[in-house]
Amino acid sequence: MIDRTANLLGVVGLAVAGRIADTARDILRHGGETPAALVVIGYAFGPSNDQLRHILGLSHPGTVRLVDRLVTDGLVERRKGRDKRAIALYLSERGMAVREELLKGRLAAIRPLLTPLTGVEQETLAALLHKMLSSMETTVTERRTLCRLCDNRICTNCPIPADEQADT
Amino acid sequence: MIDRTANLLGVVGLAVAGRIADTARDILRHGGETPAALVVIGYAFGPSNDQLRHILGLSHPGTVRLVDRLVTDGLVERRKGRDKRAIALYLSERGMAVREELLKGRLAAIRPLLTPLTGVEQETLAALLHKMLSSMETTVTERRTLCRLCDNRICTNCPIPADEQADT
DNA sequence: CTCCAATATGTGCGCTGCGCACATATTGTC
DNA sequence: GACAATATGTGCGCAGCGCACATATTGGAG
Repeated sequence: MIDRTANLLGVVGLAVAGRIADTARDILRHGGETPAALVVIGYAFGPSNDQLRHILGLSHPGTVRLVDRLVTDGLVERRKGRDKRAIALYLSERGMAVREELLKGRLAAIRPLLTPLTGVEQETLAALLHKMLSSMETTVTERRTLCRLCDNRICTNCPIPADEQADT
Repeated sequence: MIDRTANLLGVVGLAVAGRIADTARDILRHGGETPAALVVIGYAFGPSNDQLRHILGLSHPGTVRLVDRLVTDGLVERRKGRDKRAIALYLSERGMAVREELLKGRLAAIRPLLTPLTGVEQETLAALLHKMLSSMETTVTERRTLCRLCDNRICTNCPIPADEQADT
């Protein structure tokens, strides 16, 4: 019966990801990994282009162009990194505001799916999802990838904490 | 606490959709809604271009080009529809074989996420997902959209049956 | 200290998937 | 029998992304 569950999870997963992507596109006017980039940069550890690239799972040039878009939109700034070659990415004021919208919009997009469940059922679901995520064997970067759209103020008791400063 | 659950669901949804998309791309060498199109056409009700377009949520020209790709690859045939203007889409032999791979690959991509759960937990999760889906108010077309990648042989007791012949 | 591989970013170019505006063919309807 | 509605196909361009290449900085081997 695992496959019946898998099929249902596939449907819900598709629905969730679709809703998130649609909402993000409405807010940001960009799709693909661009919304995720804004959230990741907003964690305020001043990631380099290369760190961002690994988290988003993009090619290096793709990441450069993605950052170009965000800079053009006035949401992100390229500052000096620890090297003269590296850069450090930070959000502008507007970038932070838009990031907030993205995080709020994401939760708002998912919430309607949960409202049919009772409080207890929601807790049960959370526990199951938590177990699934905590059982995944992941590197620090993979965890950041999974959490690339998360609101870490909401995610108490994160099952896959990527908070530790990455081993780069 | 609904938002904590929503956040976890967002992570799992993103992971599930990503794994499905990656697997489908490996098999089909096409991304976007192209894999879904192959599955939908394979339900063998001979959909028209226009029916397909609504299920996939694409523009009309986008759907034409999508079908072009599948025809070029020898996976889909354009046959005569009920009108002289309409066409009816059917899978070729190879198309059916590739569709099988897509369905199998999708389940294989999701399954690892569920293996950490016990049998009982999987049942519980299935019940919760089932309730979430069956509580969504949807039209027939929206249901087909949600199920556009489903393996309907696996999905016994489908929470959002779209089996009834659509009201077009 | 000099040379060179490794690191890190940026560019030229093209591809895929898609939408808009438009063209064309068939159908039903007044 | 003319005309709106239906259904498909085309020209064109855009967004997001990857490959190959160019450039700048750094660390290390000799």
